[in-house]
Order: sequence, then structure tokens, then C-alpha cells
Amino acid sequence: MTSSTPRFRFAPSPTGFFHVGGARTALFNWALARQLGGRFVLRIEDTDDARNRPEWTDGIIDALAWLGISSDDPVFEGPYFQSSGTDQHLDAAAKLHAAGHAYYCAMTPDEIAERAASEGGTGYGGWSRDLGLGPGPGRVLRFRVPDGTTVVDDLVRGRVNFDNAVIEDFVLLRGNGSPVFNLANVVDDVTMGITHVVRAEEHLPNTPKQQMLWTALGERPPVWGHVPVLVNEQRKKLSKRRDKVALEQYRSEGFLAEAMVNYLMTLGWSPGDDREILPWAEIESLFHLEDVNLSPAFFDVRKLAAFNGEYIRMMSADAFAEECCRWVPDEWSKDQLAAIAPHIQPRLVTFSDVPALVDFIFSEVVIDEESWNKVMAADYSLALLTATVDAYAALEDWSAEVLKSTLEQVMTTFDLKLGKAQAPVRVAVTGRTVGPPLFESLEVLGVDVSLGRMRAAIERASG
RNA sequence: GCCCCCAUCGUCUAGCGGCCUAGGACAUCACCCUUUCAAGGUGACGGCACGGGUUCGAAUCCCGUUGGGGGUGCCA
Repeated sequence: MTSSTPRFRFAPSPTGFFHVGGARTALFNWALARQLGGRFVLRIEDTDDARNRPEWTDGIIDALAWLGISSDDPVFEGPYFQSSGTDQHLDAAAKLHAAGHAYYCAMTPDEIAERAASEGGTGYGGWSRDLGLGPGPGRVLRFRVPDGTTVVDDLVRGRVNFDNAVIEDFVLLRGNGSPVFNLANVVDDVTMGITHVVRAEEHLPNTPKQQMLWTALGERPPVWGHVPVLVNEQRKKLSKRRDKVALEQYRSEGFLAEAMVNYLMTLGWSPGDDREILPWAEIESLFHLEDVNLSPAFFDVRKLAAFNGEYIRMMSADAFAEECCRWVPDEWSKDQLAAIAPHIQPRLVTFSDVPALVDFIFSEVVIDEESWNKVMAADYSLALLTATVDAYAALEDWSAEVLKSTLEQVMTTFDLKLGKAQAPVRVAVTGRTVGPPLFESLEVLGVDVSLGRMRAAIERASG
């Protein structure tokens, strides 16, 4: 690798569904890697921990691919698995120990808590620093935090100072000898030649520790960039337990990847003008960490939905119809679906809503009682329906245009406006008071089915 | 408790000392359009957390207060 090639990385741990916050972090790294002609390294941090499961790893890779981040692009590198780098982590630990940057400690958490309490402090006080202990069961390897101040230069937050005195001698190797996050993470970054670490702000407190590790390992620390976390309505960090954060769920509800990407990228960042809907290519060339906001941003599903609507309306008619097909039962007529598609495009929020919007075309009508009662309560409804059926039955041209003008003809004798006059027909044919434009629906439905339903309604109303 | 970060409409943001009577978008409301519902159009509502400075001039710079967030693990 050349030192002039920026190397970004995204390092999720497979502990659950892929999170929208993780998606945003990945996207930020991806945009930068591509913009700078660098690489995007995917590293799965699967080191021990009972929470890791292989299926989550597949979920991460699928989700990233959905967002457009995949090995189809030469910028993408990996995935690598942290678990396969254990030897290197251990080597680094040994090196640190040999150089005096780390020491073994035999104290248990309980003993530490006890001593801390008795001394009026909270954390570990470096009590085993000069015992000269060697490795052994139950002994952890701790980093010897030097005196002084650690200055973290962060592309999004500026310069942040940490007094080393408040950073306790953190653990590198557990009592069972396995490497801990801070060590594994840094060693992997070093090994993989990572030059830019862009991640969520929750890692900022880890950064001075990691920077000390880089230095102790004889390496120059990477460029840091800590972006604010995403929060829920209560302004708390998005959590897998409480909040709807699974990217896969949004995907299965029919959110478009493009809309999700655009939304995520403009959460905490803006192109600097009044636009917020903009193509990826433009986002990629305009995105800079220096422009990322410093405050946590609320992940607002309503705004995501609005973005999705925008993207749906931007689709070509063909692309839209094709996408609709993927969201309805196979047995539904693709021709009929394609015919009605242009009329649902402006009213669709997410694709999972497609079936419910047009099901009356493909299955038996289900009359909604409330709608029926409301519409048929009008004294003219039955008569109007009867007159309309008669007029429609005589039609030779079953087109939306003719259907409309015919009803307009009929309604004059009832002294109604079209808005009122179409209601009985609508409820008879679709079962509801709202739906796609009526005459276009009738056209797609065809003469036989339409008339059949209207006659059934007349019978129902008469009986 | 301690450490760190942050603070413009309800929400996402523009703003980097004078273009600010603070702009846009989502949401909400009203009107127009209309074949229901949407979409579209027009408009309304609504904000620089507070207090001190600095400056001829502050949303923009400094300090403090308050509020919020993150971290404080032999999790990642």
C-alpha cells in the first residue's frame, strides 16, 4: 500500500441487526474513500463476546450492499475478521509488555473496587505498576498510561485535550489472555494501514487511549473524525432494544435505498445550499467531515418518509411499475398493475403499501362497513348507482374518459357534483371511500367485473 | 461523582462579525387546484437557551450559567 492512498475503515461488531447509525457511519466513510481515491475497508469485529453470531455478519454485508457499498466497487476491501488477527494482537501485547508500556496485574475487579472505595476514588489506581508481574491465569495486561496530556486532533470536533491523569491504566489482555477491544482495534488499524478513523462520537473517550497505543507501537496515529450519534425522540442514543433502528426493517417496509442514503447523509450534514434531495454523485463530491454538525441528530422517520415519497415520484413510470411488481403477490396480473401504477405513484409513501392500495383490482371486493354506511346513507345513492349501471352497460368504449363523462351525464339529473356522485360507485367497486382515481380504476378492472360489483351493491342496498 | 462533547423554528438544517426584519426542508394549519385520497401551488405558524463581556456592529468571537448528550467494563 502507498502512504498516499487514504484508507478508511468501517468496523462493526455483529451483535444484532444492522443499525441505521452504523449505516450512516459506513456511508460517511464510503463517500470519503471514493472522493479521495482511497479504500474502504470492512472489518468485522467479532472478537469473542457471546453476543456475536455469524448471521449478523451476513446481515451487515447485505445491508451495506443494499446501500451501494459492496465489493462490486474496487474501493471496497474486505471483509476482514478481527478474530483471525488474534496472533497479531498478542504479538503487539508482548511487544508493549517488553518495552515497558504495559504490565501485568493480578487484582480482581472486586479487589479494585474495594481498594478504590477505601481510598475514596473510583477506578483502578495503577497499583500493580511496579510489581514486575509476569503473565499468568487471571492476570490482565494493563497499559501504563504516561503522565501528561493527550491531544486528539479531530476533523469534525477540532482539537480535544485529555489529561492523562484521569485515564486509568486500561486493560489490553483479559485474565484469560484474550485481547480487548482497544488493543485489537488499534492493532488491526495499524496492520491494515488505516489512515482515517471515522466513527461515532461514542468512541471519542476511547481515542486518547488508542492514540497512546498507536504511539507506543511506534506508529503515527491516524486522522480522527468523530461524528455525532443519532438519537431518538427522547434525545437518547438510538438503541437496538428501544428504537426502530434495523436497516433491514426499513428496507422490508419499502423504503428505497437511494432515499435512505440521501436521508442518512443529510443528517448532520448539508451541501451548504438549500437542497437536501441530491444524487449520490453530488453528495460524494461535496461531503466534508469539517462540515458535519457537532450535535446529535434525531432520526425522524417522518422526514425519511417524505424523502422516500420524493424518490418514488422521481422514478420513471417503467421503473416504478417494475418495482411495484416486487411488492405484490405473484398471481396478480402484471398488466393490470402496470396500468394502475401511474395513478398510485404520487400517493405512495413506501412500497409495502402497494398491495393495500390496489388489492380491490385483484381480489374480491371487501366492503368496508363504515364507508358503505356513510356513502349509501344519502337518499340518492341507490338511484344514482342504478342509473349509472344502466348507462355504463350501454357503453361501447370502456375507457376512463368515457366513464367519467357518462357519470357526469347521469349526475346532472341528481344535481350533484362529481365529488359526491362518484362516491357510491367507488364504494361499490372498491369497497372504500378512498383510493386511486375511480375511472382509471374502472378501466383497469374491466367492464364485467365493474358492472358485476355495482349490481351486487344495488342488490345489497335494496335487500 | 469524574472526564469529554454539544446548544438556530417541534424536527433536520443554512448562517462562519455588517448581506438577518435569521433562509430552506419535514411536520402542523389554511386556501387554491381537484374524481375520493394524494401529488402540486400559495400562504400561515414557529427559532438564535440565559447572563455577562469584546466590537461602531454579534446568531456568529470570549467567559459563565443552565440544559442536553456521550463515556466512565477483563463490551464493542
